[in-house]
Amino acid sequence: MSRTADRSAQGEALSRAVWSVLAEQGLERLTVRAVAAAAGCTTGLVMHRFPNRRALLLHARQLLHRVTRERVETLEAAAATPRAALRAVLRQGMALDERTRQEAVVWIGFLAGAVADDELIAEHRRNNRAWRERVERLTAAAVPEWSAERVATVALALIAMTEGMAAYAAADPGAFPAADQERMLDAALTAYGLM
Amino acid sequence: MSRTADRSAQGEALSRAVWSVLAEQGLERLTVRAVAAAAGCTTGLVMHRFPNRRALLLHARQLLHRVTRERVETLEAAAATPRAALRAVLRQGMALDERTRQEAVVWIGFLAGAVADDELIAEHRRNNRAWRERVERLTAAAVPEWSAERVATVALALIAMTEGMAAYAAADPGAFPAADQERMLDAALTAYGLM
DNA sequence: ATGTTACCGTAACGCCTGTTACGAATGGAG
DNA sequence: CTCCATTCGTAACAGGCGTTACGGTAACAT
Repeated sequence: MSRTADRSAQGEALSRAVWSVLAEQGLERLTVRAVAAAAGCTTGLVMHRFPNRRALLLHARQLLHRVTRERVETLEAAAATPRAALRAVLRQGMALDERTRQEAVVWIGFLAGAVADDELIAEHRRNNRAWRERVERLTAAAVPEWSAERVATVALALIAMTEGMAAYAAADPGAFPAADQERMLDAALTAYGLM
Repeated sequence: MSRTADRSAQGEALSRAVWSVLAEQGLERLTVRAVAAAAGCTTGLVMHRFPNRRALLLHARQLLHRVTRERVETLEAAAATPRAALRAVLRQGMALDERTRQEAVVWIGFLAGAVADDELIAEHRRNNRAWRERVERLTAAAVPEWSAERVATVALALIAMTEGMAAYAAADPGAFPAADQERMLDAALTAYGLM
């Protein structure tokens, strides 16, 4: 038992290490040795958990997908109305605090690393399409009278806006405070008749 | 004269090489040797033009800034109304064709490379702030009756949306055809009362 | 024509990278 | 207690990287 507990604990420590290196030092310094140093272990352990370096990136992206999925599902369940759910889900996609800012950096880092890598870009597309469908579903629930095309167009505008906002704020948090981001989101939802 | 002509021609060839390597092969493969190979020269020439590798990234970003600035200034000058100018300028910020798609990839690549690099991130912020101010100015011209705060909020929503759209489309052009991007932009402009 | 200067290709250096192979240690099974 | 399997650290490898130094060459000035 202590064996498997240690193993899963090591797994989490390693995940955090991959995450933090990618978020704090960037894609180019995401090396096996840097991850090992951040996790407080050696390269041997890292290479035992991951077949190669690309798997580090892939793991970071899958972790991002899992974390955001769990968070938005919680937010969805706790929301009083479909419109509140939509707003809460979109809100967490921006870079409002250090945690979400790091998530945005990881998103960008993976995207940059996935250029010219079919397998990684496929993962990216899969996750983005799932995200898009989720927001379309929430939008449709918020305004059932809208046509499918209207839903798709507005949902696209919303995910593009929040993702772009996350990218901007990730690189320049001082210029894009959380209050401004929220004001922008509310202005958009109001303009589309979603508030 | 032939000397300086050759020199500037070499400069352009080198710029194109940096650009294409970053856009097609990604940040991690943006090496001095790859750029030299793409430019059809040797590493010696590259290192004579650029002090170090970071300068390659910086050059790509500055080139992106210059290209987009010239393009939007042309569009602005040719636009019949302030609203048309705003739309045209925002439109070119998305990834509508192969050219703009590559620009989006370069934008992402530089951003990912600028993490943990103060000098590069400073350049990124400078350019982004100039872009933001331009769109704010165009927005204010389109609706003079708006307050400065309203202008800032809507302009932020617009640049975030187009930048996010560019990032999405850069990674998955098939899922985000140009027509969908334009429809999204028009829907947003309509919703904000800008069309 | 000759000296000078700027330009750029060649080749090498040291470093860091991903990856592999092997040995030590650890924990469970008989 | 012994054996075995698994886990992980150590150390090394080959290769690619950024960067530097040097030599040759081509253009300009005198």
